[in-house]
Amino acid sequence: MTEDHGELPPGLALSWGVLPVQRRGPKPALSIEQIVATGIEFGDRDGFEAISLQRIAAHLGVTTNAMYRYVRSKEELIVLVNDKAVGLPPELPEGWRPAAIAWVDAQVKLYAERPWLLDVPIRGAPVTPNQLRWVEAMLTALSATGLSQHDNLGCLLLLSGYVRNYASLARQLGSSADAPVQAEQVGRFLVPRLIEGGYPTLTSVYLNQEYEDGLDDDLEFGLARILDGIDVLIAKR
Amino acid sequence: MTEDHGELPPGLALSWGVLPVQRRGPKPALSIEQIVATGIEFGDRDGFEAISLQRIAAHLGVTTNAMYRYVRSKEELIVLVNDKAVGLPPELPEGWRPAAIAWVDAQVKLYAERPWLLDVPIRGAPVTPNQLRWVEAMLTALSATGLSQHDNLGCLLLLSGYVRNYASLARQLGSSADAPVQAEQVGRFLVPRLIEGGYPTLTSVYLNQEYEDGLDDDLEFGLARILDGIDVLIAKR
DNA sequence: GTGAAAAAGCGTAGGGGTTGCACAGTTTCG
DNA sequence: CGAAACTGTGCAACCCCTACGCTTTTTCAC
Repeated sequence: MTEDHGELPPGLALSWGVLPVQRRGPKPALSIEQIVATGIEFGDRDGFEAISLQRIAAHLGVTTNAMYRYVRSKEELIVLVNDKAVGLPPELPEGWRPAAIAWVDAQVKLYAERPWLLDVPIRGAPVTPNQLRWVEAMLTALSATGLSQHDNLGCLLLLSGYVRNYASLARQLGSSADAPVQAEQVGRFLVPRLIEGGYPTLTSVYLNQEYEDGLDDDLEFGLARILDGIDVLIAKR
Repeated sequence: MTEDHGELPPGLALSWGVLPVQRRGPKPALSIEQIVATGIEFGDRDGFEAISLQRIAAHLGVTTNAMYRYVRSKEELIVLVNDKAVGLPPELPEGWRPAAIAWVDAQVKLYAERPWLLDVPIRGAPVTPNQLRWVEAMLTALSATGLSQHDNLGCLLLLSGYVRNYASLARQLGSSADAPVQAEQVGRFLVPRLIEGGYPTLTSVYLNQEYEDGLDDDLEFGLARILDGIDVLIAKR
């Protein structure tokens, strides 16, 4: 009955709570939950870079190497931390369009709270439990459109990519209070070169100072484009 | 006449060819061009991780520290390598829609040739010359839509985000010849847990094996959605 | 119970990587 | 012809991840 899952991607088994059975030897001083929780703590406080086996080990009063009794590699740790940190999706409202908006908003909020999630490298299609909860939620909402499953997957990809992109842009523009100062300095440097270098459209964008305003509008804008596009598809089929 | 650009983001000045003037002392043994070219070489051969000051220095027959005479930090190097590697955009056809498709295709091709570009962390809005060439090209194409500059920027963000996302998905699915084997193993592990864990929609997706087929179709699919969405907007205004 | 097996944790070690500082050599300006 | 400025180098510190071997602890089997 002991399943033999051979070579699974790092973190897959652990994220689903499948631990290697142990029979003899001292009880582990730590638990995976503890380790993962510490990782999240560090991420929240000091960013993605701060999530290191070394630091976690030190914080838990253990040597770095002891970590490798629990986790096969740093990558595995990251996968676990990531899945735990994304948490569960919210309840979505009725109707695919409101649902999509709510889903996107929730992710934007999540990324705003834990910007370091954007630094987690994407290794493959989502396979961990919480990530799949999000996928499941949106997919069931989309099933009301009457589109094929394949189309729904395409829409999902579209939406999740959009959120991620928006969030990562919002982060870098929003953070650092000196952003406006910096931006102005960059503009002073850039504009003459744009003019001389043959970037007419960009020059006018810069001169109209279109680069700065309303990021919230942008979220809504792009999302509206995507949803309208999906609507067109629905009408077509 | 010597401009004093104070604190500019790393790589900005250098990417535009503004070098700190030198008046005395030995001539540099290396040039920035050489260093950047070596970086690209390593990236192409062994991926993003392989781009390190240490390796480049060794390859050029210099100590690691000598690099810091040319580049203020690794981050600066990465910015330069990135801009050089993205190169120039292609000539775009007439009409905003064909232009957008060509632009997207070109980027997909670029990311297929240099997948490691997807690993370059995005630090901020594009400011380096080649990156801005791409922006400029798409922006001028979009100006034919009659939308506002602000709307055009939103569309651009939408498109570039979409490409990036698609490319990063395509990479991880396409690479590694054992991907199908791996995928099957993952499926065997995952499906029972999806059934038990309350993921009905995903379960059916997995059982229908929707997860595997045509990635090329997906590119076209999402792009069509976005362009349709933009079309709706144009009609509305 | 008691001994052996298994597993945990530690120490040591090594291999990468980025960066700072003091030093010696080279070029060019005054 | 100095002296200033800038070069590359060596040394060193500091992170990070990971492998190996050893000691200690626990538990199973007898």
